[in-house]
Amino acid sequence: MKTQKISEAVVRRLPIYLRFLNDLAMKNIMTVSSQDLGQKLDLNPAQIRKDLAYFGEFGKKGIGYDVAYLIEKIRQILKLDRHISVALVGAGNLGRALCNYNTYLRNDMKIVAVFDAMPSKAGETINNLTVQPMQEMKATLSQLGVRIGIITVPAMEAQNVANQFVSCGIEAILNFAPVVIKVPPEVRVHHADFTTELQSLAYYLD
Amino acid sequence: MKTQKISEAVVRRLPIYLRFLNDLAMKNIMTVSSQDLGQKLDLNPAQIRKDLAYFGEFGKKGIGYDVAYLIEKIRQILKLDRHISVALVGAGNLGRALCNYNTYLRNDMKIVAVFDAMPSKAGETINNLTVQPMQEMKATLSQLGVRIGIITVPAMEAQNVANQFVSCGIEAILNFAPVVIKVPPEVRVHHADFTTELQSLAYYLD
DNA sequence: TAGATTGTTAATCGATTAACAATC
DNA sequence: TAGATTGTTAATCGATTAACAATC
Repeated sequence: MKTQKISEAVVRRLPIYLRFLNDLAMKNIMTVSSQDLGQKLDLNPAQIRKDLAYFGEFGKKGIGYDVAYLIEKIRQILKLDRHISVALVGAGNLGRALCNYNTYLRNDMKIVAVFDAMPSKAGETINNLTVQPMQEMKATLSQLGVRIGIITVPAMEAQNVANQFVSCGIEAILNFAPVVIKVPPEVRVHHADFTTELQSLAYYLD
Repeated sequence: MKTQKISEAVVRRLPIYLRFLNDLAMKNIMTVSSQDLGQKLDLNPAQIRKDLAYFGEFGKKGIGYDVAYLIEKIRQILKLDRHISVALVGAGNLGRALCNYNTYLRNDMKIVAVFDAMPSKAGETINNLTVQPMQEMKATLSQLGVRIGIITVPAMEAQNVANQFVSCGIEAILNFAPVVIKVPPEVRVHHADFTTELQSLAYYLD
């Protein structure tokens, strides 16, 4: 693995490759070409080859990529070869919905703790997880070794939750609240906001 | 408004500008500079000016942008100055959660119909909406003038739902299912997938 | 007038695509 | 060997940023 700066666009495509490769593996398909991948994922084959080549030579000329081997490699690249613990703050509808993806995330990632600022929510159960009050966050996160945080609270509270995550040593945040949150540069934030997504779609209506 | 092809990146930022401008308006702030906006939204001021300049001259040199006027203009650009009806298929946890954003979307967009393939779900109520069986989709969508569709079904059913949306004349789709769906070129698809989002975050852990 | 800030051009930077030698 | 497909370089395309004249 070279020490070159990999663009965000590349990193965002890797999980998409991985997901499709897993599908192929389930169908007992052993080998796949960049051509196949590109067609199924609506991407340029050259782009797929280039993306993968940033990290090593995973294919065989004239043959394509070995599905199982490529899965293994992408999981390594994305650090999904170890278990990663995730915490979620905001036990509302969206938070509950996301907790149900735990099964989908297989072994690699799992939401292992849920918090909510409303004392009345504490003690509720979501998918085998007990909602905890915010005061317990620091202790719980360090005990469980949580590295990624998810924010599903209302916009007004999001920055505050982000600050708490940061002070607990969280390394990356996925923010669903409809507001831009600020964190120190060493913490990675992705915004996943349903409302802006929907509004940008409207632009493309005739 | 010029007839130039506007990049996707620009269109995705417009709703973020709009959201922040609405915040300013609520605080009775009348004017804002690209400098201010850039600082609050973590964007380069030159980029913000350029984004807006694609659509017209909305600012005043030496002064900045009039908040109310800019809101009006961006709403026009995004076609949010008229009402847009949205339908959702998949009345699971995530679908239910998204329906609760209706209040957040103000007047401009609204989820007006919910469908589910499981007959047992039909008749359930979510946020004043009654879940309908798939057979009623065509009639309901044309009756309500629905133009955008949201998919919150399991991956396996997503393509099938997309096909039905397309045959009902839907113009844009927001897909939450963890699979790449294919549609004719005149239909716009955005993918909003929680699992790939989370997996790409893992890459940035040390 | 002096200071501030836009709109826009030019410069830079980065990402995608095409092309092809290498090779299975 | 002939056909297929990679890895990689070069060409293209596009997006971001800097700089500054225009002007409020």
